[in-house]
Amino acid sequence: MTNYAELLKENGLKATFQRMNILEVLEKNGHMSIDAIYNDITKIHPSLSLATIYKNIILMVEKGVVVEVPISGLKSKYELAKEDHIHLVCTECGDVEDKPCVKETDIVLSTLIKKESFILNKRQINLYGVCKECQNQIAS
Amino acid sequence: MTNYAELLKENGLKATFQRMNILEVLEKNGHMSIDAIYNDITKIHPSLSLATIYKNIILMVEKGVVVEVPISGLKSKYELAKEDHIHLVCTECGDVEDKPCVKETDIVLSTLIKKESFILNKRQINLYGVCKECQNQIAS
DNA sequence: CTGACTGCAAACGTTTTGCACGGTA
DNA sequence: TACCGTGCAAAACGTTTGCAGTCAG
Repeated sequence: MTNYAELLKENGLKATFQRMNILEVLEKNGHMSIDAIYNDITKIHPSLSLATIYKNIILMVEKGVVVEVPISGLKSKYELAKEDHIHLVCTECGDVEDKPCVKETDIVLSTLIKKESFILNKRQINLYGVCKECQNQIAS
Repeated sequence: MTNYAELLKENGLKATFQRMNILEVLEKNGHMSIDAIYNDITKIHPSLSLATIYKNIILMVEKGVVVEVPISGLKSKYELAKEDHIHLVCTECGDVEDKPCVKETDIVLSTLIKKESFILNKRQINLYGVCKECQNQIAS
């Protein structure tokens, strides 16, 4: 998916330059905090305002184009909406890596919930630890 | 566990009145945001300051006595540290309910990670949906 | 052309800090 | 008693808002 204009229009949003920029850096970098998005975009387009990023992130989360990833001890990050997956969060560098969701886990969670009177809409699995790069850094 | 004084001392923290109050309301209510804790405690002890709650929550999270529960679209909540479990988050009322962790899920996640060079320290599973009470409210 | 979107700057709420005082061990 | 912890008020920070001008459709 690189057609951000269409993605936006499908969701009832005008395809502005600013929005496409946000989607672009999110796709490039995976998971970003608000100010990481801001810093990245303003390198190239210094006139973009932080307020615009806030307004659009809120809007695109509402429309389901973008998803919030809340993380213990850090500010929330945001990513493009895609199939369910697991987040590996490095507590050293703060980076987040995606892992495809495991089918067994999915099934177990769904059946667990079926016993409850709980309408399940969204899963969110975060695993916290130390990534390979940080392990090497620490070792050396 | 109702011996908060001992719990605090075991973790190198003085057993002050304020800290024991925080632990008490957390045990009573399960999951609370900072200002919910504040509102609850000041009903009975109006002199307790918000700054003290912030300072102590940060401290007790560092010491592992309390755990942060970050939630999409809401401020983080905090709970007493206990065995791993799953959070059912109601997107209508914001309430969080605990479910015991499922052994199969645990195993699947652990083996998934073993393939990676990732040192796993903490799991966090949030399931978002609508709780029974809110379903009834909506139906009526 | 029109309504939606942007940028700016001000307002707001939340979290953090510094310091003098008070309480735990 | 010594030191850590508290409360207060101010400061810092992140986020939201209002408005006048601009742009996508």
